[in-house]
Amino acid sequence: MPKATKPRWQRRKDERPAEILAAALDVFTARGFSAARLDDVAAKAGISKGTLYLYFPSKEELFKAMVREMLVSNIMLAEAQLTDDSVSTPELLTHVLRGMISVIASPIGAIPKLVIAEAGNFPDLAKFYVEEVVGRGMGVLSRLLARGMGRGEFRTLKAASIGPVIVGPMMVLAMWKHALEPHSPPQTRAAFELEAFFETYTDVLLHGLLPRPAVAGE
Amino acid sequence: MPKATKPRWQRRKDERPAEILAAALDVFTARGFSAARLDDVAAKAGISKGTLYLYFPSKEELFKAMVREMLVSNIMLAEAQLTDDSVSTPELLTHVLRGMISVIASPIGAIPKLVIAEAGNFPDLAKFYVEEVVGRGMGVLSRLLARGMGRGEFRTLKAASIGPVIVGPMMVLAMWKHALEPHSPPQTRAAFELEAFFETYTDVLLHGLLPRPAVAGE
Amino acid sequence: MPKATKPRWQRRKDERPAEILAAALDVFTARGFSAARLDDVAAKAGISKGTLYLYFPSKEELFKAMVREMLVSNIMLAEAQLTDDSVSTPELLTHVLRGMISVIASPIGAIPKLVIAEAGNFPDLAKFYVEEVVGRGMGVLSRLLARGMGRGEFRTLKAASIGPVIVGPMMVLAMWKHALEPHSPPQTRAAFELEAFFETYTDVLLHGLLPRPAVAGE
Amino acid sequence: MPKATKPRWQRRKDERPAEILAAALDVFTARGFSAARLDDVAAKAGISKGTLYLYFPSKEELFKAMVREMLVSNIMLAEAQLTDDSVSTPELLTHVLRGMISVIASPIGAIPKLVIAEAGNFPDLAKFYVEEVVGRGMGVLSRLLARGMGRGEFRTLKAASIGPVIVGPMMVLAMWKHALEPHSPPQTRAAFELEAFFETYTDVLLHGLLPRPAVAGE
DNA sequence: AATGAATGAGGATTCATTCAT
DNA sequence: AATGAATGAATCCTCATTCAT
Repeated sequence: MPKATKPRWQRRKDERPAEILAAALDVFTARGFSAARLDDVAAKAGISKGTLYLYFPSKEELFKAMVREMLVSNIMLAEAQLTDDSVSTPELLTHVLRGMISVIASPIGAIPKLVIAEAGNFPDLAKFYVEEVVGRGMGVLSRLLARGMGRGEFRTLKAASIGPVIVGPMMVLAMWKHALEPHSPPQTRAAFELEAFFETYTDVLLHGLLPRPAVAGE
Repeated sequence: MPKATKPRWQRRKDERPAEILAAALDVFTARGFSAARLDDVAAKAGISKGTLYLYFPSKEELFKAMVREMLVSNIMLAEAQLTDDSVSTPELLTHVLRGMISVIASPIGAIPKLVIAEAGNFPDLAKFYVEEVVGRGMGVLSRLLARGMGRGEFRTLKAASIGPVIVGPMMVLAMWKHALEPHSPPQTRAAFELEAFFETYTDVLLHGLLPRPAVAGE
Repeated sequence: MPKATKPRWQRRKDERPAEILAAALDVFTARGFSAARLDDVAAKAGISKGTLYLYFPSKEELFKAMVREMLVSNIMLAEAQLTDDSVSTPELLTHVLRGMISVIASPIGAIPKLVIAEAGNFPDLAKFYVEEVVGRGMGVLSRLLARGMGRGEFRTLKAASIGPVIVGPMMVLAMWKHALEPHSPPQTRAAFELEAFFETYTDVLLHGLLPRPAVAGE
Repeated sequence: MPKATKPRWQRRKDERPAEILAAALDVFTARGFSAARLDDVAAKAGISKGTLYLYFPSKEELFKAMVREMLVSNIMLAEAQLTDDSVSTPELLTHVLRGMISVIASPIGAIPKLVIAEAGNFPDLAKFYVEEVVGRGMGVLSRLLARGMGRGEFRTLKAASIGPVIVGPMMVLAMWKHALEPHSPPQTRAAFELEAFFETYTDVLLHGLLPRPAVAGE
C-alpha cells in the first residue's frame, strides 16, 4: 500500500489568520458577538473548529483581533491624507469624508455597532477602540478643523466638540446600512441613499463651518 | 400569637410590568441582550424568575416590550411640539433637539444601541424600530425642515436626506454616553461634555441650514 | 353602595370532586401524566388552579383518585353479574365480555394505558391497580371458567393462566382505541371495528374453550 | 515522566449510537419518556450530556430512534419465518408466537407501553409504529391465518379481525412483565408464568382456530 | 370556599473549549 | 498542523405547589 495519498490538510500557516478574521467579520456582523457560533466562523473559513484555536485562544480574542485588524489600517490611511498642504481645507475635508464613507459602506462599517454593543462586556476592547479609533479619528478631524481655522477657511469654533458633529452622520449611516436597512421598507431608504446623503451632508456641514458663506446666495 | 412576620410576597399585579421593564432596561443596557440573565432582571425587579413569565412570555418578548414602552411615548412628545406656530423654526428646532438630548442622556438613550446590535436576530423588532422610531423621528425632522424652508428661515435643501445629518450627532452622543464613555480616559470626554456639545452642535447645524448665515457676524 | 352583588363563586362542595375527576380523565388521557398540566384540568373543570388543591393535595393524588374512582365501580359491576345461575356459562361469559367492551370503548378505557405508563413512578398506584383491577378482574374470569368447567361446558384447562388469554384482546382493543387509532390510516382500523372484533373474539375464544374440539387430535 | 494516567475519554464514534440507544431503552423503560432524564441516559451510556446531542438532536428524536432501531429488526425476523412451506401452519404459528414471546420478555418488550403512552404527544411516532409495527405485525398474522385456512388447517374466519385476538395475550404479557409485575404480590404472578402462559395460550388459541370443534354444536 | 399571583426546583439545550487521534 | 469527538458550564423556560387576597 503506497502512501502516495495526498495530505489531508494543506495551506500555509500564514494565510490562515486573515482568512479566519474575514470569516469572523462576516459572522459577528450578521449575528452579533454572543449569537455568533465559532462553528460558523470555522465553516466559513474552511477549517475545523479545533483549528481556530490554533490561531486564536478564545472567542473574545478572536473578536478583538478582528476589530484591531480591520480598523487600524483604515485609520492610518486617513491620517496620511492630512499631510498634503496643496489643497484647501474644505476640499481636504470632503476628500477625507468620502474615504470614510467608502469604508463605512464596506463590511468593515459593521464593526462599530459590534464594539458598541459589547463595550460593557469587553472593557479592554472598548478602551482600545476609544483610543485607537475614536481618539485618532477625532484627532484627524480636530487637526483638519484647526488647519481650516488657521487658514481662515473655517469659522472659529470650539475644536474639542466639533468631532462628534462631523462624525455623527457617518455613524448613523453605518448603523443604518449594517443593521436597520435590511429590515426597512423601501421608502425609508431614500434618506440614506449614498450619493444624496453625501451631498446633503457635506453641503450642510460646510455651510456650517465656512465663514460668511456665500453672500450672494446658494 | 403576634403576626410579626411580614408576608413572603405581595400581590402587585398592576405595578409589576413597569417595574420589570425598568429592571430589564438596566440589565439589557449593561450587558446586552444575550449576556443579560433573566435571573438578574428578576432580582432587580424584586421578584422571582417564574414571575417574569407571568408577564412576558419569553426573553425576546420582554426585550421588545421594553423597547416599545420606553420609546414610543418620547416620540409622541416630540411630535406634539410641532404644532406650536408661534415660535420661529430655528427656535423650535433647538427646542426639539434639547428635548431629544435629555432623553438620550437618560437610561433610555441606551436602547438604540441594543436594537441596532440585535436587529439581525430580531427582524420584527427591527421593523418596529424602523417604523415607529426612525420613521417617525425622521418625519418630525422633515416637517420641521419643511416648515423652516416654507417660511424662508432655512435654505432650500433636499428634505429627504437632511434627517440623518441632524440626528447623527445625537446618535453618536447616545452611543458614547452609554457604551464608550465609561471606558474612556478623561481627556476624550471633553468632546461629549453635554453643554459644549449642544452649543457646537446647534451652532454648526443652524449655520448650515440658515440662508446667508451671519453676514456681518462672527 | 349596596352590596347586593352576587357572590363571585358558587356551587356546592359536593359536586366538585366528580367534576374535577372527569376533567382529569380527559386531560390525563390526552397528554399522559407528566405532560398533563393542572392548569388544563382546572380550566376544563371550570375552576382555578388553586381550587384544585382544596380537593386534592397533589397531582399524584389527583391521578390516583381518578383511577380509583373510575375503575372500582365497573369492576364491582362485573362481579355482580356472576351470581346469576340461570344462564349457561358461555352466555354469561359473552355477556360479561360485552360489558367490558363497552367500558373500554368509553373514556375510562384509556386508564389502563396511563397506569401502565406510570407504574414505575407510582408503585403504590401500581399495587392498587394490580390488586383491585387486575386481581379482581382475573378473579371474575377464573370463577367464570371454573363454573364452566364444573358444569362441563368448558374443557379442562389451567385456570390460573386463562385470564390473560381472555383479557388480552380486550386490552389491545383499549390501547388501540385510545392511543393508536387516531394516528392510523383507515384501512388499519378494520381490524378493530367494534362489532366484527367482538364476533371474532368470542367465536375464537369459545371454540377454544368448549370441549371436544380437535377430534382427531394433533 | 510516566504516562500513567489514562485518557479522560475515548473517541468511539461508531459504537456510541448503539450504546446510547441501549441506555435510552433502559431509562425510558424504567421512568417513562417525560420522567426520564437525559443526564441518566448519558451516565448510563458512559458519556456526557453534551455528547448525546452529537448523535441525537433532541430527546424526542432519541426516543424515536430508539423505537425504530429496536423494533424494526424484530419485525423483519418474524416476516422471514413465513416463507418456510415445509411445516404445518399450526406448527408455524406456534413457532412465530414463541419468537414473539422471547422478544417480549426482553427489555425490548417494554417499548410498546412507551409508544402507547406517548402516542398523543408524538403523532409521527405513533404513525410510524402503527405502520411499521402494528401493520406489519398484523400482516404476518393475517398471512399465517390465510395460509392455514387455504390448507384447510384452520376454520374459516374473518381474517381482518383475527389479528388482535392473537396478539392480545402477548400484549398483556408485555404490559404485565414490564410494568405491573414488579409491583405485584407473588400469587398474582402465577397467571403470567412464562411456560404455563404459553401453553394455555397456544392451547386455547389453536383449539379456537382448528376445524371440527363443537360436534354437538351451539 | 375560591382565586390567581408568586415561587423555585428541575431539566433540556447550546456552544465555547479541550484533547485524543 | 489539523481534526472533530467529547465535555460541562451556563441559562432559558415550565409547571407543580404555595399563599396573600
